[in-house]
Amino acid sequence: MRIATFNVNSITARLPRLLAWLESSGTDVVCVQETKCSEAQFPYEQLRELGYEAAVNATGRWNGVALISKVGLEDVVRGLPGGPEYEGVEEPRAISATCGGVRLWSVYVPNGREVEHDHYGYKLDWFRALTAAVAEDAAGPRPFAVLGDYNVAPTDEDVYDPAVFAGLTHVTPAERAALEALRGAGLSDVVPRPLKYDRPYTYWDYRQLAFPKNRGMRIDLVYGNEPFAKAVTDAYVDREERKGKGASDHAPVVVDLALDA
DNA sequence: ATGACTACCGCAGGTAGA
Repeated sequence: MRIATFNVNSITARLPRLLAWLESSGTDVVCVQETKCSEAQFPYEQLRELGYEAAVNATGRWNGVALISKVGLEDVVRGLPGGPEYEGVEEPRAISATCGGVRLWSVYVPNGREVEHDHYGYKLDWFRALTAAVAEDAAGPRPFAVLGDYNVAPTDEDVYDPAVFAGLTHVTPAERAALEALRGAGLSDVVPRPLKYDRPYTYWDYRQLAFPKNRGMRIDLVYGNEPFAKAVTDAYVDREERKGKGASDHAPVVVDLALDA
């Protein structure tokens, strides 16, 4: 089974490329972030024509997550149970379901904006709620993974130049400690292969030729429990999908699993 | 190369991304 996580930066803007990529890559399940649409605007029909069903948690122009699967989509849970609100709103940043026997979450962790900003505290609170919400499945016997845009680079190796990020969100000790807590719950970082260069970046800013210069970050992560990690046969960043006209600023992370019958 | 982002909402430019 081939699964993936992909921050599409608007599923409406990305739809032609997303549909072509689903077909060419043979992806069975993709965890999508930043749909940037309402549920009514979600392209269910175009996906259905390719054999995919979708579960969506989206409310409008910001955020939004989905699970798109052609191997089943059962026991859907929208949102992060016990998660914090931001400015009185429960934002659409999580959805989970069982696809082909694997329990999967698609998450879009809050950005944090600046270390002094309320959004940063919200981000850390969101991580705490996520860790609590996944603890039981993380420790369980069923293959389980949380995939998505974590908005944290796990180590200094995961940014093109640590000096550029000094004092900024995405690299602070508290954010990295939040990832460590998630690992403490029984999940491990499934690190993908880069298909070019030496580091598996997943995001490159649109500006200043960041992609051709490979000024990237690894912030789209796959955190799986032990049964999941044992089933992984390959993982890679599909950087081809970051190229050319109409690309997202993120590339998909693809994971191949060999599951028992 | 004296410049070098994209998307949303909505009709200008503010907000957001990381």
